[in-house]
Amino acid sequence: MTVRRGKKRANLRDVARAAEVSVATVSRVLNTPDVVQAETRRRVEAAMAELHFVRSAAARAINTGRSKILGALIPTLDNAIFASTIDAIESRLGDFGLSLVVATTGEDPEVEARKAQGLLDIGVEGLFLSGITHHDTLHALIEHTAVPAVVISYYDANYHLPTIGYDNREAGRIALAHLVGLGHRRIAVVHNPAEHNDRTRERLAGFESAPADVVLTRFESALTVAGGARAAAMALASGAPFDAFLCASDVQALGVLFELQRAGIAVPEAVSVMGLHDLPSAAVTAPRLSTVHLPAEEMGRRAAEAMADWVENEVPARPICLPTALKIRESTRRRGG
Amino acid sequence: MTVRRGKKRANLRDVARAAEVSVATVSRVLNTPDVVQAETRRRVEAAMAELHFVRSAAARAINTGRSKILGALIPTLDNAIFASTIDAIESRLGDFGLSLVVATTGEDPEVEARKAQGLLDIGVEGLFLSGITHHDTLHALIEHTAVPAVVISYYDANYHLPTIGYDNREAGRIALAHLVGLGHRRIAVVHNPAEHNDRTRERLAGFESAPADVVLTRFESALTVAGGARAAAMALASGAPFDAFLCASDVQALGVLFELQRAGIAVPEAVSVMGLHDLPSAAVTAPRLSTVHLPAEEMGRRAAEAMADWVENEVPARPICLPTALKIRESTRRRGG
DNA sequence: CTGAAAGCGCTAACAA
DNA sequence: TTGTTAGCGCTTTCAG
Repeated sequence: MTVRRGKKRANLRDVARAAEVSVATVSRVLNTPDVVQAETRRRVEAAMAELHFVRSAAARAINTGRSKILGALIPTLDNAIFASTIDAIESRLGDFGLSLVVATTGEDPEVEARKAQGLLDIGVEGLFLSGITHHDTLHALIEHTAVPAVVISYYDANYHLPTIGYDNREAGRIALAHLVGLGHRRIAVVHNPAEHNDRTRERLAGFESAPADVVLTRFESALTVAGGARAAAMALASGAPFDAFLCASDVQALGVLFELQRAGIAVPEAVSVMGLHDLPSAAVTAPRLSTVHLPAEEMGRRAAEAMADWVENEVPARPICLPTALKIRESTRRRGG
Repeated sequence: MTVRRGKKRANLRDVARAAEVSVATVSRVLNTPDVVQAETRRRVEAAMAELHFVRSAAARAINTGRSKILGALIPTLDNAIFASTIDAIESRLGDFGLSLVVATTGEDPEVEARKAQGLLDIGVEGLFLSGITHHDTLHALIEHTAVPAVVISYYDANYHLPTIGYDNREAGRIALAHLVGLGHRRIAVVHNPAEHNDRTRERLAGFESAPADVVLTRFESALTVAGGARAAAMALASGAPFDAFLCASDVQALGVLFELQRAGIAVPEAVSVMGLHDLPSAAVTAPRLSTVHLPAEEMGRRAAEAMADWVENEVPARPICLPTALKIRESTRRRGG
């Protein structure tokens, strides 16, 4: 028995009856209005309005095979890092009449696989994934269902799924090079756990491009402002003298900035701090944060466009590598300068 | 003609054929497994696995009248304020087998109404709204479709929709009282545009509870860290001497903190800074931010539970007022103390 | 415990 | 331009 709450909804047949036309005609004014005579259409529209007709998405989906819903699997929403990308995806998708349901994975591949199944269960037509590290089950699922899937926040033209993102390793290299170019040799690297996070892994790999006389010391902690602060505290407590802090993400860099200020260490006079991402707030910290810009918004937009083209016109997405850019602001300075 | 990409998906009938049972039996192992004989069930499950069967959400929805999808309309995702609430909603909803699609409105009632229509079009069973200020069209839509809707981030037991949130005015009062209790009399109020934002309006109303000898000067700017910084710069540029900055939101308070540091004004020695929200990062700023805690996560959880109960058991949500709490940290201090 | 069959609301041939 | 009708994939009586 169909569950009904309140006054039952009007359906196509009800509208057809009220407008004294066939259901096909009603369907037409819904889908191809221009093919219906103006007067007829007017009557139908009046009937729809009066009955507060809302077409059943399910019924349409079952006929067209299209749900018009896409799914995104992201580590977390509770963090500025993905927010703007998701925001951009959602908003661009809207231009194509597509909706987005987002599922958070907490960076756990198993949870991710489970949530992916859940998304497919509710009928999403395509999936946005973060990075290229996934559970086998997810890969199998994508293969079997042949569901369009695009990877964001990462670029690897050879990956078996199209990646639309940026070169994290290169971004890491740029950040490191900036610091090295400034004469810094003893660098504290602040990063989040890389175990299930290939973006972080790549950035760290980029950091490793350092010349032999540069010594990098890693401090790992959570991908939060508090995590960054904790890592900085650890670095300070280690007693080792550092010229600079190189952060794998702006979020952590904010924490580093706060902790250094708390410790009375002047940035950039005593130590430089380098971020990576260029969050909106990076431009207004004190001092303003030098960082590497990651085109999060454009990435979201491009990913949405590619996905729309895929589900609407069956043209599979192709890899896109977006450029990153060094943003030199105030938190970095020549050593001893 | 049904659109099919790649190898066509197996359906119930295919599974039934493979397992040599009827479609009804397959449907049963899907929905009421315990009513099917163990051996039969095993055969069916094997067939489903082999065919990589994924049931059609649309077909189920059309029969049960349930899409298992809910919609959330929020101003923006690109801001820590809503992220943790949405995160909590999504995660709690998951426990009930419900999904969430989020739509951002940019704080524009018209956009909100349009997106609400879009959500209904894709078949959401319920709506989460932010605050009580909405376009008439939206109100009408909710009334006509009788779709379950709950308001979050706001509390008003008399509103025509159930509100699950906190008392913004009271939170504002608490923040103001803290500052006044510390002896501050010349207070710069930093806030975002309140035109379409009733939460902000209420908080400002709470600020107005100040005694007669307290003078409040308002500085309005965007609800971002940069906006907060800009507001602080304006306050400083005004030349007026302030004892304290009272911010309608932590996000802006962060900007204020940065701007004051940039201006070389010591917090809390020279001026106190008070936030409102208690974002995770508020506890690690330098100095740590005094603020009023808003139970964003619990609110999300409770709203999700209420909504689940509504759509699953038809019990309408009831208003819930969650307590706020003063968090005294380091950014506020007795005047001249 | 299992099967047959009638829909759910809509789309899309095909006819008229 | 409009109507008739056969499904889409699944759930759910109702029989057996």
